[in-house]
Amino acid sequence: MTCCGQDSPSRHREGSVVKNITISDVAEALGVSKTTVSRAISGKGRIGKETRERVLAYIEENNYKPSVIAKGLAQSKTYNIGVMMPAEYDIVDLPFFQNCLFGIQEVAAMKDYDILLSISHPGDGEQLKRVLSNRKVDGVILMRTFVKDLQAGLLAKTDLPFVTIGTTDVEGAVQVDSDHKNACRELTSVLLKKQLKKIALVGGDKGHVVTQKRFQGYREAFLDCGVPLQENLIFLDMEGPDVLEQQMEEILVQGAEVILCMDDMLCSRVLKKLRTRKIRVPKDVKVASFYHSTILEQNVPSITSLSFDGKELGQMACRRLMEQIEGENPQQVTVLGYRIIMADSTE
Amino acid sequence: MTCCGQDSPSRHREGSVVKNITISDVAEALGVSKTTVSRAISGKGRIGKETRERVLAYIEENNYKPSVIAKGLAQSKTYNIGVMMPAEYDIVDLPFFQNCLFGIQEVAAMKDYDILLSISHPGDGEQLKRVLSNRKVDGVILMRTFVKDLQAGLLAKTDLPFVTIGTTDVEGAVQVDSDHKNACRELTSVLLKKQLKKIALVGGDKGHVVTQKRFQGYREAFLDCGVPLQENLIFLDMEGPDVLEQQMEEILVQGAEVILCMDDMLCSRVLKKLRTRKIRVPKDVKVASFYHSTILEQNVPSITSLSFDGKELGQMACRRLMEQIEGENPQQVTVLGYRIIMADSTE
DNA sequence: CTGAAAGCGCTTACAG
DNA sequence: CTGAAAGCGCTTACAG
Repeated sequence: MTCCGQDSPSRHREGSVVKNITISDVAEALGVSKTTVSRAISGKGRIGKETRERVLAYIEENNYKPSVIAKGLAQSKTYNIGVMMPAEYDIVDLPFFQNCLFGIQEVAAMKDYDILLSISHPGDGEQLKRVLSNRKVDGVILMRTFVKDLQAGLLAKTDLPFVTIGTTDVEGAVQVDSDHKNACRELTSVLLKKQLKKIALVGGDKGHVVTQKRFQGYREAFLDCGVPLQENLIFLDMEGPDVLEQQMEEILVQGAEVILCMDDMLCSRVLKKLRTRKIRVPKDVKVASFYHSTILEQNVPSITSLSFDGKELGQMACRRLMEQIEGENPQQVTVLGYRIIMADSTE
Repeated sequence: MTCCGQDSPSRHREGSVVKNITISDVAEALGVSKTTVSRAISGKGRIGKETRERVLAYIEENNYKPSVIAKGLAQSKTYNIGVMMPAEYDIVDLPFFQNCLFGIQEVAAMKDYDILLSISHPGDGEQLKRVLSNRKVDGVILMRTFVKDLQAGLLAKTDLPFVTIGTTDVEGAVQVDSDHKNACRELTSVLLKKQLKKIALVGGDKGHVVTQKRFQGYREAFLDCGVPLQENLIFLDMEGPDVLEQQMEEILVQGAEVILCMDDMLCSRVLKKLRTRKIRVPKDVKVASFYHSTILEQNVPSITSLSFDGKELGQMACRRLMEQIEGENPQQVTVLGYRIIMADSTE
C-alpha cells in the first residue's frame, strides 16, 4: 500500500535509525566550512555579519540543533551537573526538596546545563561513585549534609567542583544553607518570652548537621534569655519507628509546656500521640515545628513553624556551582534567611 | 614551604585542569593498541585471554574509567534517559514519585544509564523541548499523564523511545500504569457492600487521566452492585485553593455516608474541614483515600486507602524504555496491581 | 588474536 | 573574515 507519503521527514519505520542533521550537513548545504558554522552559532571568533546571518537562518529553518555532547567532548565539558538527592522516606520534607530541585534546574538551564539526578541512601557512597566514575558531570550538588559526610568527603578528594546544601565541616566545601541556628534560636526566644520555659526539643538524626545547628540555636536562646536549659527536655534521634512514641510519655512527665519539633513529620507524629491521649493543643500543650510543609498544612490548629525557601536555596547552590565551574572562586559559605510563622498552636 | 608531597596524584592546585587518564594512555603504557584496550573492556571482539587480563589488571590498578560520553558519541548513544517530573505542589503524592524515581534509577543503573531529570509544570512543553533539542537522552519517561497530553504528543512526533507512567491515548505510546480503575472499583464495591450507598467522590483535575480512570471504576462498582449512581455526589476538579472547602457543605447536605478522596492531599483537606465542623470520623461520616502516603500516616483514625507501589512502577517503566532503546518491541500497555488497606476510618 | 584508520559531531589554535 | 586540520576519548569495520 503505497500511499500519502505525508510522513514528516523525521518519521521513520520501526527500527530505522534516524540520522540527525549535523554541522557538516549544514556546512555543506551552505558551501562554508564547519568552522564557520560553529562560529556563527557560538558567537566566538570573527565572522562576517552576512555569513553569520545566512548560517543562522538556515539553522533556524532546518531546525538544526548542535549536539551538546559532541560540543562537550570537544571542550572537555559535559554540561551536566550531578544532583545527589537523599532517599529517606521518613524525613518527608519533600516539597522542600522539590522546590530545591526546581531552583537548581532554573539556574542550570540558563547556562545550558542539565541535571543528572541520583538518589542515594544515607551512608551509601555507591551512587556518587558511579556518577564520578561515569565522568558525566562538571560538578555536583549535595542536597543534604551529614555530620560525618561520606559524599562530601569523597568529593573533596576529587577536583570536581561541588557545593553542599547544608553546612559541612569538610575542608574546602562550598556550602549554602539556611540559617537554621538563628531560626531555631529566634523561635525559641519568642517562646521563652511568652513565659514558656519548658520547651521540649524533638529532633531527628544527630548525624544530620541541621539537627546540630538547630540544637545549638535552641541552647543559645536559653542563654540569651537567662533561662537554665533542662537536659531532660532534649529528645534527639527520634526518627525510628517507635522511639518518639515511647518518649512522648517522658516528654509529658517532664512537664513540657511546648513541644518544638525539628521537622513536620516528627511534629505530625507528636500531634497524633497527643490526639490519642486527648491532650489538647494549644490548651494543654503548645506545639511548634520546622518547614511549614504540606504535611501539616491542614492541621487544626494551625502550627507555628519556621519556613525556608527551598527554591532560593537551590538557585543559590547552583549559582555557586556554576561559579566554580567557570573558574571563579565563589564565596565559601552562603547563609540564607528564614521566616517565622506564628500560628494557633502556640497561642 | 616545600613539604610532605603526600598529595594524592589527583589533587591539584587551584585552577589547574586535571587530565583524566584516557584509553590512549592505557594503550601506550601497555604497548598495545587502543582497539585492544577497548575490546578488553567491552568484552566485544576476539582478544587473547592473557592480553585481556593484563589490560584489565592495569585498568584496575590505575583506576582508569572510560568516558561514557566519548563512548556514547562513538556509538551514537547517550546512556541517559530523560525523566520528566511534574511540578505540582498541591498534589503531594511525592513520596510516591520519589519511589518511582528510585525504581527508575535502579534498573537504569543496571544498564549503565543515568537519569537526566527535568521538572515541568503541567501544560509547559518547554522543558521537554529543551531536553529533546539538547540531544542528551536515548529515551524519556513521563511520570504523569494528562488527558490531552502535550508532552506525550511532542514525543510521539519524535522517533525517540518513551514510556508514560499513567495511561494515555496518544497513539503508539508505551505505557505503564497501576490499575486505578479496578482499584477504585473494588474499594467502592467494598463500601457499597457495607451498605454504605451514599459515597461522595472527591477528585482532582479532570484533565488527569487517573482522575477519569478512578471515576470510571467508581461508576462500574455502582453498576456491579445495582445501586443507582447519584450525580450530585460527584465532586471533581477540587484542587483549587477553596473549591473543596466550599463544596464540603454541599457534600454534607447531600447526606454523604462516605467521602472517597482521590488523593491524600484532598483527603487531608476534607479531614480538616470535618474536624473544624466537629463532624466525627468514622462515627458521623466515613472517609477513604488513595495513596496511603505519609501525609495521612499519622491521622487518627487511620484512613482506609488504596496503595500503589511507586518503585515497581518506576522499575517497570524503565524496563520498557530499555527494551525500546535496545530495539525490542515492548508490550504497549502494562498494568500493575494495587492493595486495599482497610482501616478505622470506614469502620 | 591484534592494529591502523576512519568516524561519532563538535571546537579551536593556526595559517592565510 | 574564512578554512584545513588536529583533537576531544572512544568504537568498529576492515585487513592482516
